[in-house]
Amino acid sequence: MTRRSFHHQPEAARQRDLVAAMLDAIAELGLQGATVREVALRAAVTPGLIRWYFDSKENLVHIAYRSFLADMASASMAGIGEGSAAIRLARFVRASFTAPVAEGRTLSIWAAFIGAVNADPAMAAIHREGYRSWRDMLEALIAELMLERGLGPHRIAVRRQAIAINALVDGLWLEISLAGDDFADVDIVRVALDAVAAILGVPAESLKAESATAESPTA
Amino acid sequence: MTRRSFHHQPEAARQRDLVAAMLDAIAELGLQGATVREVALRAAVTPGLIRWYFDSKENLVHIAYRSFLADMASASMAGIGEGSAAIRLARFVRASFTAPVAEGRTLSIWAAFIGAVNADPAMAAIHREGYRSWRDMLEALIAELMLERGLGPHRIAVRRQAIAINALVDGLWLEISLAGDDFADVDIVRVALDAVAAILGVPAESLKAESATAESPTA
DNA sequence: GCGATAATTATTCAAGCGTATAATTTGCGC
DNA sequence: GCGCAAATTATACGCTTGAATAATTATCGC
Repeated sequence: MTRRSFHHQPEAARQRDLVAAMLDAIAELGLQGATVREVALRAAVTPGLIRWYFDSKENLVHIAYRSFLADMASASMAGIGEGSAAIRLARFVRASFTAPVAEGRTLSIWAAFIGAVNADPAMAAIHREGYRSWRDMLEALIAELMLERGLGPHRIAVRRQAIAINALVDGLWLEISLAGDDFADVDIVRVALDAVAAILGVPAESLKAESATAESPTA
Repeated sequence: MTRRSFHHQPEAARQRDLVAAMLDAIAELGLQGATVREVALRAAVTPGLIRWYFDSKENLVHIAYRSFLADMASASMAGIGEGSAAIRLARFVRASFTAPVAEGRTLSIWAAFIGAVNADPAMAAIHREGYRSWRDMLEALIAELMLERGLGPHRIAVRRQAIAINALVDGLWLEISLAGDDFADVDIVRVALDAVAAILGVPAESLKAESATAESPTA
């Protein structure tokens, strides 16, 4: 009856590990399969420790969702760099449909959480909070783009366009994530860029030219 | 110890009732809350009966999802009626964002299922099957619209446009369903119609004019 | 109306879940 | 090095779940 040997970890690192293990479990097994025991197994830790750091499983799920949305947002905005609003918008759209954002694991987690938001008010609050930063940035970018092109940015119109583009991105994520190989032969980045340009009423070329990811200044 | 009284039901009716009870439970409690006992309670029936009609809970969930997607598709297409492709497309979009499609209950169920598709291959198959009819109809409508306007319909372009519009609709459903009252002051039908027109490269007016729901020929 | 069969209820089971708590080990201050 | 607090493991509990089975009732052909 010898116990498992272990070593202490700084609080921040352990919490990070447990959140990561939870997200891994969700990616592979869905929310239903992400049990306390499964997460503990993946973190090479005993179930009890999860309740030492997080008071309940529910709490861990909430923290994991907040962390996930923040990571996703920063990944989308990381490579935007400098340049005209058109160029930055194009880079943003492109980043939204290439790794690490638009890859299997990420979208699986995203879709799994989506299904739980409606039934849990706390999740709904986290969701709204996480999406606000996203949409705010989109609105700012659109307004700037309108100014660049000499079109006075009508506030309400900008809001509508941001909503449509936001929806387009979410919907494409859904389709990529759920539709299997149905889109194997489709250039999703192009579909997205064309649709965004159309929604904004600017020529498609203005988003296509030089939309490659900028040198990221962060490590 | 007197037993509950009961009376026999034709197989089809009972199955319909149980599926409806399952969908109700999912709408209010999410997939996690839709237990066999909860569904039985809502159908005013004992849990055992669920396994008499459906071999397992999983099976009932699958059948409920298939039924739900079919209902949603037919509700979207019900009021399309006759007329030019532009008018029918406009009616279709409008129907997608008014009751019974775009109401709380429907979208809650839709979102709950979305979260379960990734973790269950059988659900994924049902999902793809259900979405195919949807996208096929959209592609046909777009192709017809292009002919109407004298633009030779490029097959690949039509496919891309259908994907984008499909994504837009899904994404708007998501936002309506999850974003609470953030869109209370936004005319979603207009956002959708404008974006669809833009994606197709047709004037917004061509979809706006006379897009009211046609007299539905069905009961 | 009677008997057979299908439909329904009642009861039970084993497994897995989140949680609680007690025992033990680690690491740090001194 | 030593003692004490913090971190971690081990064990157990109560509850809920989906499922299985046995008991009972309704219905329909005759």
